[in-house]
Amino acid sequence: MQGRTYTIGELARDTGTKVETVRWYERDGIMPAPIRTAGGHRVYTEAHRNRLAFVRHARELGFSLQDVRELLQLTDDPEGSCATADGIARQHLASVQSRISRLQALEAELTRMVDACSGGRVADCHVIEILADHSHAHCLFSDHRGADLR
Amino acid sequence: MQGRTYTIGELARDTGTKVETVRWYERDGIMPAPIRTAGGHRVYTEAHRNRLAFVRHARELGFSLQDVRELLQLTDDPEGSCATADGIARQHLASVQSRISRLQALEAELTRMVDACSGGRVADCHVIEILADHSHAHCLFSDHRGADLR
DNA sequence: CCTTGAACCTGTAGTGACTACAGGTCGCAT
DNA sequence: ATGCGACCTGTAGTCACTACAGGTTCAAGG
Repeated sequence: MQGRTYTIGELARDTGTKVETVRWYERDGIMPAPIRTAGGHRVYTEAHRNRLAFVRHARELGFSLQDVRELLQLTDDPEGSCATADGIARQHLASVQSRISRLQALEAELTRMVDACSGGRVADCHVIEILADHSHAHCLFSDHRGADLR
Repeated sequence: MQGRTYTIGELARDTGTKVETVRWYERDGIMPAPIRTAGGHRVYTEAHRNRLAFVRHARELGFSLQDVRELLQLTDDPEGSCATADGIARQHLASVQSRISRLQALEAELTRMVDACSGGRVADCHVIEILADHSHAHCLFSDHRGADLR
């Protein structure tokens, strides 16, 4: 007995992905090619749906497709040595933690902005001021320079 | 009296930008074209430096160039309403907050994985489940591990 | 069984925001 | 006057999609 199948449109709708993106993931190799109907339409399984959900969620959290490929490799070889896996996991943990702290700094900054700017004129608007203030930027992002934004 | 001037390299170094990016901003139109030396080298002023600092800071905070263009237009019209700037900032705040909380869930899970993983098998790791399940709460232990994907 | 139209197919080109050359020119210290 | 680093233009590449054009398939209604 096989579980339910999905058309590409159903898969896309189910995972909040665009149809084009699903096809792109296949061309990219991060999603395996599904079987086809006689007419050439893609037929997906639960396994595809889960893998795609994984990819999308990881992407939403700011992992690059390369990161995702690494994470997927872990799961594709579940009996494999833990040493590599542990290294990759540790690396991702570090990057997640750094991302969290940078986002928290940004959150504080944005909160300050929207608090300061409540319906006045632009002349009084602190959002603009804060963005123009270079020294402030320096203090916010002094560590881990050149890190990506997301 | 004119303030000091900058070469493109000085400007870039001063604002933490790459030289190519400065030129790209000019081609893009977000930075105005500076005057040139007889030999064609760009000569920037304080005004350029300030504008570039503004752009870079906004970009570091995750604003798109389109956002930046809007914000810059606001500064050119300082008696206008603050609502637009506030709206842009507020929208960003919401998305940043949601990203933080999802990353914190992932952090907990990665920590758990790193702890549990030392000596174990990858098969015991739950990160993948968490990532796959996030937006589809009832997806239990389904197989996304590539066994049956083709 | 036949039609219709939504959903699918392939392939290519465009997007945002850079980044990286290649191949040449300028400018300043020695 | 010469060396060489910083500059110039222009093009192509990157990442992760997104949008279209122009054609084909499938399922549901008649």
